This record gives sequence, structure tokens and C-alpha cells, in this order.
Amino acid sequence: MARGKVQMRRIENPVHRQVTFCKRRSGLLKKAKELSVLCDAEIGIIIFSAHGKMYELATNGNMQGLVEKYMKSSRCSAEEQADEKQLVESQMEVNMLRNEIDVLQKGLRYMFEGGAGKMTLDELRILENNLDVWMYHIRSAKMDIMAQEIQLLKNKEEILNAANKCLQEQMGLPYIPVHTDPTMTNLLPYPLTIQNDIY
Amino acid sequence: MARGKVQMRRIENPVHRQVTFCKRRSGLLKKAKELSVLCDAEIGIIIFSAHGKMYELATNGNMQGLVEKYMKSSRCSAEEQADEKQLVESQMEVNMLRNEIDVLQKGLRYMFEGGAGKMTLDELRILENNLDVWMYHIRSAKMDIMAQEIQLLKNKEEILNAANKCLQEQMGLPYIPVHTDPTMTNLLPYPLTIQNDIY
DNA sequence: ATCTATTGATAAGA
DNA sequence: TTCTTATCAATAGAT
Repeated sequence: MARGKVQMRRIENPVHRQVTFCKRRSGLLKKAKELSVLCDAEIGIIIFSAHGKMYELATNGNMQGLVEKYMKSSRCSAEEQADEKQLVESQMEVNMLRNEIDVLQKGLRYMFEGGAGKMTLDELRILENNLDVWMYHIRSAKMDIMAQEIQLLKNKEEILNAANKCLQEQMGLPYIPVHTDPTMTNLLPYPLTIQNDIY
Repeated sequence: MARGKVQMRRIENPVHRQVTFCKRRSGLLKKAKELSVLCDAEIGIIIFSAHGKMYELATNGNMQGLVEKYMKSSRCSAEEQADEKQLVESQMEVNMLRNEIDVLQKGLRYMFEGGAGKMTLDELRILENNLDVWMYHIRSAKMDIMAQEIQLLKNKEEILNAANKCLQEQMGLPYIPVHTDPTMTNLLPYPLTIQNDIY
């Protein structure tokens, strides 16, 4: 270059740097236009100054088109691929969820509406049978829970009785079981089983 | 340039043109790198030769990032905006559907699992009561449908009887009702109502 | 590719 | 930014 060779490193003087940026930028764009004309090439240039100001050149007048062409040439960007993938997955998910909702809604409607006017006699029969089965399961579960609670209480009672016996012996007294059963029988599982049959 | 000024127009000689393309292209990229280094600028260059071959330079090593930065600077392309919008809408839809499914699944679980181990005794009581109500509705619906079918059959019977009477009279015969009721009674709604009570 | 005469680009200064 | 001008860099054409 003129009047002194330039070192290939960042120009520290800000004014100097700005001037050089301006000159060389226009020179670069000029060269690009020349190359485009002389050799029938399509050229796009994007320049961001250090302060974020943007300059651009698209020899075909359409940077967007050029960028899209670039994307095709260099295998769509990772991000765009990711976006695309995400979009497709989202849509697939939406479809899957829609189907799932259809099924669930059908099931709920099946049970809540009681087929009022919309179900066939056969469907109602099936539903009726299902309700019987569900009723059975529900009542079984209820029994299970109650039985578990009873077992828990029986265990507690045993522990308390043992503790009681221990204390009484420590006090030098003979062990006398505490009377805790107003129904005169402690075999709770038995009456419960009977009740289970009643349901 | 050297040894003869060049006309600023497409070089017709293909060999010549290819050589010039090669030389000037490397010159352009060199100039871009220099500008980038000297002035702390970020530069991207995309070149398509006349035959579609692509050459690129991104001084920060990431053309993708540069293009995205460019998109932001020059208002995102309509297509990308549309994609973005579509993606956001899809995700919102997914969330809405997820919530809906949660609700529906809860309802179905409530009914199908019968709260096996997961529901409290109170919940089971509620469910049991609900099932009784649903059972009632289902059986009512069943009765409705059967009653409707019976009414339909009765109407058909009336029409057939009328047609029969008409035909017999046209043949000059006295009208004698056809015996069609093996149960000796045609008042179907009555026994049905009784059956309804039985359910 | 490499060479080199010549043109084009541009640093510094205004 | 733009102009000028002395210099340097790029490159057209030849090899």
C-alpha cells in the first residue's frame, strides 16, 4: 500500500482504524462487484463493524435468496435442522396427544354420559358389565385398606400389651392383661371377611 | 491491472474467465481477511461460481452465526418468522394438550384403577357412590333405548295392520286382524316399566 | 503454477 | 467523507 507497508494486525489508533475500515470496505465491495461481473459469479458479503453496524452486498440484489442457496449447499445449519426437527417432533407429538385425548375422551364419555342416546344397546351392556367389575375392584380395594388398618391396629395393640406387661413386671406386679375388647373378640379379620361377602 | 486494462464486463473466453475467477476470488478473500484483522470487523463472503460451485469465508469461523446475526439486523425473513411462530404455537398446543391429558387420565384412572392402593377410603366411597349413579344412568339409558325400539316396532305393526286391512278389503274380504301376539298382550311399555324397577 | 509489467488500491495528509 | 499522491499490492498475460 501507499506510503508505508501496513502490519497485518489490528490498527490501534481508532480514527486511523475507522478510516481504513471505510476505505478498505469500499475497496472490498468494489472488488466483489468486479469479480461478479467479470466471471459471472454470484457474491454476497456481510460485514459487521467492530461497533455492530452492518454493511452488505448481494450482487444479485437478494441476500435472502443467496443465504437460502448457501444453506442448501452447506447442508442446512445445525440450528435450522434442530428447529426443523423440533417442529416435526412437536407436530408428531401434537398428533399423538390428539389421538390419546380422543381415546381418553371416548372412555370418559363412555362412562360419564352413560351413553345417553349415543350408545348402542350392546355398548351399554358392555359398560354395565364393566361397571360391575369396577365396582367389585373398588370394593375389594376398600376391604384391603380396611384390613390393612386393622392389622396395623392389632400390631400396635400387641406392642402396647408387651410394653404393659414389661412395665407391670418391673413394678413387681403380676402381669394382668388390660381388657381392651368391648366386642369380646379380637379376631377382626373374621367379621371383615363376612362383611366383604355382603358387598 | 497488469499488461492491459480489463473491460468491466463478463470475460467471454472460458479459460480466461476461469483463471481470472480463481485469481480474483483468492484476492477478494485475502482482502476480506485483511480488513477483518486490521479493523476488527466480522466478515462473511459467499461466492457461487457460474457453474454453481460455492466458496465461502467467515472471518469468525462461523458463517451460520454471522447469517443469523444478519437476519436479526435485517428483520428475520418471513419464512423463518413463520417457522418460529409455528414452532411456538406447536409447543403451546403441546402444553395445553398435556394438561388436558393429565385431567382426562386422572379421571380415567379414578374410574378404572378403582384406586387400588392409591386412593383413600374416602375417595373410594366417593367413587363407589359415583359408580352407583353411573350404573343408574346406564340402566336408564338402556331402558330408554329398548322402549324406543318397542315403540318403533309398535308403529310398524300398526302400519302393517292398516295395510293388511286395506288389502283384505280390496280383495272383497271382511277384515280379520292377523294374530301376531304370542304373549297375548301388546302393551309392551307396561312390563318394561316393571323391568326398569327391577334394575 | 510462476513471473513481471502494469494497473489498481490505499495510507497518509489535507 | 472526499481528494491527492506516493507507494504498495493485485493481477493480466505470458511462460
